[in-house]
Amino acid sequence: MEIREIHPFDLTPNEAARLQEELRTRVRTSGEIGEVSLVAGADASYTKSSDEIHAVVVALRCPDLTVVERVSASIRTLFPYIPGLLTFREGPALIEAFRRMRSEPDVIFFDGQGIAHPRGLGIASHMGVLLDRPTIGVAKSLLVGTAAEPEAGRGSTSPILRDGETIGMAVRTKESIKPVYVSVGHRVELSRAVDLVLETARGYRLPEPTRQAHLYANTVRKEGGGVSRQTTLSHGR
DNA sequence: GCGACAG
DNA sequence: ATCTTGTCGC
Repeated sequence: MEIREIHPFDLTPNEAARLQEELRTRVRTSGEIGEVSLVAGADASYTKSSDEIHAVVVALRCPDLTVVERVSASIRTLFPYIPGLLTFREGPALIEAFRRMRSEPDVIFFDGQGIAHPRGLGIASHMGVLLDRPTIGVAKSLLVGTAAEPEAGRGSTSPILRDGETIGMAVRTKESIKPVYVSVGHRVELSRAVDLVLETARGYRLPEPTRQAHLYANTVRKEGGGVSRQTTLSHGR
């Protein structure tokens, strides 16, 4: 994918937070995405004993969700994990992975928050602005806001509230299993984001784009970051 | 000042 | 995120 825009990532935590305040004004929480024929999931994996981050992006065809492309990038990162500044740790590696991907997904799922973030710019929103693509944040826990427990059935939802505002939705993707927290990343509306998450969650708590990215990121890490690209046209292995 | 805190 | 074996529940 062509990266429409880039900015320095070697910033201090204070500078990073300032940049987020600046970029947040460019996030679009309404969408124009029509039919989705290609989705992608992005994630990163790393160990605490190394400063190497292995980022991956997996593209899946819709509606069958067959994996059609996998790319990875392993990069050294010194920025530590700081709640609210995740993008400054995983962003550089993710951007390189996207640069290596030939597919042009209609929407990209990220492991983390979209606008449900202290400064309204979680990793899904931040990357969405840089890539100028529709993105969705699918987090396994909340960073800000609160949400009532959704009903036990699959498909049940409950709004994530913050100061009376709905900033996302807790979504039960699997019966009686802890919900995932969905928030708009960029160029998509919340209702559509929730629909897409439910449409791509098949039998597991995490939707396939995110789940496949998780699996591949772990594979790349365990293999030391050797493979950089892998394209499969009709199989998903 | 204290506790919370995506991955 | 990662470190880790078995184990309780659908």
